[in-house]
Amino acid sequence: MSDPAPRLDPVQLGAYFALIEVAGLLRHAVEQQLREAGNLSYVQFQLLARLGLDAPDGSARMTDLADGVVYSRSGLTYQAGLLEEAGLVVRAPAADDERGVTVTITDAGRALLEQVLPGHIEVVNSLLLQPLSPNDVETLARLLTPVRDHMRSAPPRSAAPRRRRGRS
Amino acid sequence: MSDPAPRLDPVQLGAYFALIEVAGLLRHAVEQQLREAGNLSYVQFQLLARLGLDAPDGSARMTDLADGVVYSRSGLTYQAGLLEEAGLVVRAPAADDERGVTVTITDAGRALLEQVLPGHIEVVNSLLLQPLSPNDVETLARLLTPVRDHMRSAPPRSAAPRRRRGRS
DNA sequence: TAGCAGTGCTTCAAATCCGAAGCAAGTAGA
DNA sequence: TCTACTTGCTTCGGATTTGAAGCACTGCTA
Repeated sequence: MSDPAPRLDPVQLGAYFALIEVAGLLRHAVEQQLREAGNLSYVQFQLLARLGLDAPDGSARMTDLADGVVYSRSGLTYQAGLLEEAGLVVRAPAADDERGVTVTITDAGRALLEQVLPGHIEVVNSLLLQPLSPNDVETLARLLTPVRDHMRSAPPRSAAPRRRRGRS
Repeated sequence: MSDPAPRLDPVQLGAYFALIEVAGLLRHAVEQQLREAGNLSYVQFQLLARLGLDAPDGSARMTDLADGVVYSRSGLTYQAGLLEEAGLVVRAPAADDERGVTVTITDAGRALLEQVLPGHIEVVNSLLLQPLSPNDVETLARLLTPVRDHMRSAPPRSAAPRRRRGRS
């Protein structure tokens, strides 16, 4: 009974809702562009981008990929399967750990990534960046980066070992 | 076109990726809380919130809801069906337009919304707002709001209204 | 070495999601 | 009024997503 008034300022609410909606709309638009340009889903693009742009040798373990992209393990397996079927990546058992799987981008994967990237960037530019000044963009990055780090470190699951719910 | 090499600054990329990841993680966390607190999906919660908090008389047309929430029409039909089945909303033909459908939140829906809201706000607070100063939050809202408006007004996805019959 | 818990990924069944097609009601132009 | 087009929503089929359960390999401990 002593719950402090769980309220949010209009400003806080505005930031929260705007964030969710902007991300949703942006993701939607990008997803459509990717579908048309290279028949890729957003997740597939993220995986290719992570392998082709971030990873130095073009490969990474499944778990690292799943952590980078906000995604379930089983979903990652599914998408990696699709990508492999399309010849864009290759899966092989990890060298040092036999139960791990290393995903590696192929030349075809890199080619598709290059093919899709310009349109992708254009969408991001025209939708997200255009109404912002360069200074605004920098501010946005400076504000969101610590939030991301905070979220990454926050335990999403075992955060509430407080009450028990009898329903399942 | 005249875009030579559409590249993005590291800063721009950082803002873009941080935005997507923050929204994804936040949505994930919120979704989990809502599922536990009231067995609601995020979309269902958004619909209830829009009806119970924003709408003056607790009702809205399907299309307005779909526009507010970033969602497909058919998905909205599905979710509205689930909500109606659970007794949280009621659907009825619109008064002025016979083909429209008006969705109205029920008392049970309002009750569930109240029940779920505190935890929801707590999650948003602890994940999104905590690492930001009040001033930061205000800045964030000020930056994102025009972006949202810009995206709403220029969606290329609905640029092609509907295909003619017999043409392909 | 055996036993056992932990980790990494996949499989499985079920839920959810979307686009296209379809249906019904409104609207404009003859 | 009639006809064609538009709009609002639902239905349908198929693709995607998820948590739980399962399988295989590691690492720890005795």
